[in-house]
Amino acid sequence: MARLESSNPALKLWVVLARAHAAIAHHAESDINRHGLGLAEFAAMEVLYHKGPTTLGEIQRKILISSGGITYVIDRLVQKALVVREACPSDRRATYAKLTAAGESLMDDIFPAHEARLLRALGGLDAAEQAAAVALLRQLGKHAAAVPDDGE
Amino acid sequence: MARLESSNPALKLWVVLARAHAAIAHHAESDINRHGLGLAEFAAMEVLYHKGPTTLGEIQRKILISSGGITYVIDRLVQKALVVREACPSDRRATYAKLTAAGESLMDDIFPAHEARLLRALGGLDAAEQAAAVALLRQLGKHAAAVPDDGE
DNA sequence: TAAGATTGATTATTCAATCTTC
DNA sequence: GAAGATTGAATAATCAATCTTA
Repeated sequence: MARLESSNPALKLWVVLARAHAAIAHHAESDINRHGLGLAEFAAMEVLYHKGPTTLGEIQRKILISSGGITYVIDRLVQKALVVREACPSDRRATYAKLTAAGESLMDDIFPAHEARLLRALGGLDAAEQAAAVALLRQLGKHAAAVPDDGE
Repeated sequence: MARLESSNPALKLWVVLARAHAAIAHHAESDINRHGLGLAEFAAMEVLYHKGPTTLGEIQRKILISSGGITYVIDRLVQKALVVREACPSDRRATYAKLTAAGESLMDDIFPAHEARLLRALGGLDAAEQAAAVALLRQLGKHAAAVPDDGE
């Protein structure tokens, strides 16, 4: 969703951040959709692909989705036989999700091209500029996350 | 939605961009929700607030929503008596949306605080850093938007 | 009582198809 | 035929309430 029409010059940063995010997210999403997956489904699978079996709650926090949402996403992945649920022996409230062989192999298939596509989308900056942008965005994000929430 | 677990160092930029965006969007959204509006509704009103009467199609393109979505958003704003539709005399296919007096006055009420909250969220960078970030993000976004779409 | 997960209801959003006007 | 807007169906996501176990 977008954005402030920059009356205030400092808000320009928010506008341009939102636009850059949207443009890159568009590439991520359009690539993922080609494989019949939604962004949230892919994000969940990616966690499992890189971290191995993970509790639903942990995936939820990582991909910034609601509590009901993670159940729904995992349900769909289970239906597609890409993921299975597994009981957690040490805490019977918790449930692990883990990739099936099919899920693993799907990620093997699509992840490299996905990564390449993102790198192409990010290619507007050279390595030095990327490093500078990372430093600035990290600082920006860290501060924003720390600012108290006023409304809640 | 989030994100790549950075196997590739260059993808770090995407991760950190997504996180910063999410953190700031959270502030925008939580502020707006307090006033009973969704992000899309606010975005549409903001266009009208700053540009005056605007066709639905133009709002749609500006706030990056689907064609059906803009009809839905404007419908809700009309129900809340914040916006009215108005026929376009020169092109009878088109419809303008414009703020009602109530809509205008609501924006007068909430916009300054909204702006202030965003500025606080963006306060992790000083003016010079913000300017540098704007330049980098503009370049990044412009390139990403120009990269062809592969999938479509 | 709190944490993890699920459910049911509701809302937001897209998509494809359609209608009207250009 | 194409552009602007709307509709209806389908999907994605949230939220509040609930159940179970810690």
